[in-house]
Amino acid sequence: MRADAARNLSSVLRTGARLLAEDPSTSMAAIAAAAGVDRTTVHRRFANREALLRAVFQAKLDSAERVLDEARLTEAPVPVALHRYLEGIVPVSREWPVDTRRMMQKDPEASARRETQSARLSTFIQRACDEGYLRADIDAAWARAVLDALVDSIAHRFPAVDPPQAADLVADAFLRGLGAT
Amino acid sequence: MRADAARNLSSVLRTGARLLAEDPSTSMAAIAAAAGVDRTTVHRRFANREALLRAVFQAKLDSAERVLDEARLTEAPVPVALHRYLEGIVPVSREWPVDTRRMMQKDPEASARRETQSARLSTFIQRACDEGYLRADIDAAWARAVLDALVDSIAHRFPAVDPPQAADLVADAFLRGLGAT
DNA sequence: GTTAACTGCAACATGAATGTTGCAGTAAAT
DNA sequence: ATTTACTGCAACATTCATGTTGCAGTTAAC
Repeated sequence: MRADAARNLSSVLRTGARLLAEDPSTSMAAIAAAAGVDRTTVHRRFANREALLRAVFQAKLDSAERVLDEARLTEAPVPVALHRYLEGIVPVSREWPVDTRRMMQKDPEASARRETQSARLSTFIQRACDEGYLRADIDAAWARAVLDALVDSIAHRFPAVDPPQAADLVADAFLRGLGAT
Repeated sequence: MRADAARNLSSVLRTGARLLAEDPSTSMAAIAAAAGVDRTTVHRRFANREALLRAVFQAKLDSAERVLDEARLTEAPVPVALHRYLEGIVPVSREWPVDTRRMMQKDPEASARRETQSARLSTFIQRACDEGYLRADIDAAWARAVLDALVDSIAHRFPAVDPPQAADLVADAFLRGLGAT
């Protein structure tokens, strides 16, 4: 039954993430129904609504952390690390479409982890600036925001674009823009 | 009293938009309190929660429509129209930060208006493609999504940047990208 | 000054979401 | 075969948001 339990739990998390992304006020009952389990079963696993949300956040943060690790943001050449990050983060963003910036406000632990991950990416952007991969007049915070926005856009508004192609599009738009020369 | 009524109503709409953007499940009571009016007063003006949301959407759509009109997207030169659109839409996005794409699902009338406005912008993007302002290999839908993402980003993550500067930053990132040549 | 329109306040009814518990059934582990 | 760990189901209590109504006070208009 351990296997079943783990499967159902992860099913609840994934289903919950999907529904909560569409409508953050989705009821536990709706999530349980969509995941194919009874409402009380969900309550037995997660003490309350917040605990379920925390679990979803944690799952997303775990996935994102793995992507950041594997992208080797501090060691690899900037273009390589950027592409690897993008290719990894797009599926994460799609699988856990919850808006972390908004929904994790009331979860200090998750917020802290998110901050840490955010800082890693900002450091990478700063390195890209320092090494001359970005125009000198570009504000690093703005660059960071643009990258996030492009990732969200390709991940959720173009679900059919596969991760490698998504990485190409985002990196291209980020570095070169869309304008004709 | 007409003046007071109009003032309070608009205050409720603006306050509601702000709170609902942060948390779409914000209660009517919270909105009323933040707007400085009694809960029952809100209920007297808006038959139910949906009616309040509809009013917020309508206010946003009205503002956005004015911006689209004044940008002269079909007549003015592409760079001019783009800049004028950006400078106008940023304050609108800030004043009515509700996510229209998500929250207007259950309001067919608002959805229709939104579609119409969206189509106007897409047509403009297509014109930019046709007139050679965008690279030939760029998908118009992707260009459109990028523009939206940049606008949202500058509007909400950089509230201190004033509209003209915001328009510069977005247009620059959109057309030229952030990368060094 | 009287009327009309509005407001806040209190009280109420209703429904929905949350969270709990007891019970019976089932499938794996021992 | 028995124990263990689950599950679904039904029933329940509680809390909260929603929406309504009556009443008294205030302000603008006539």
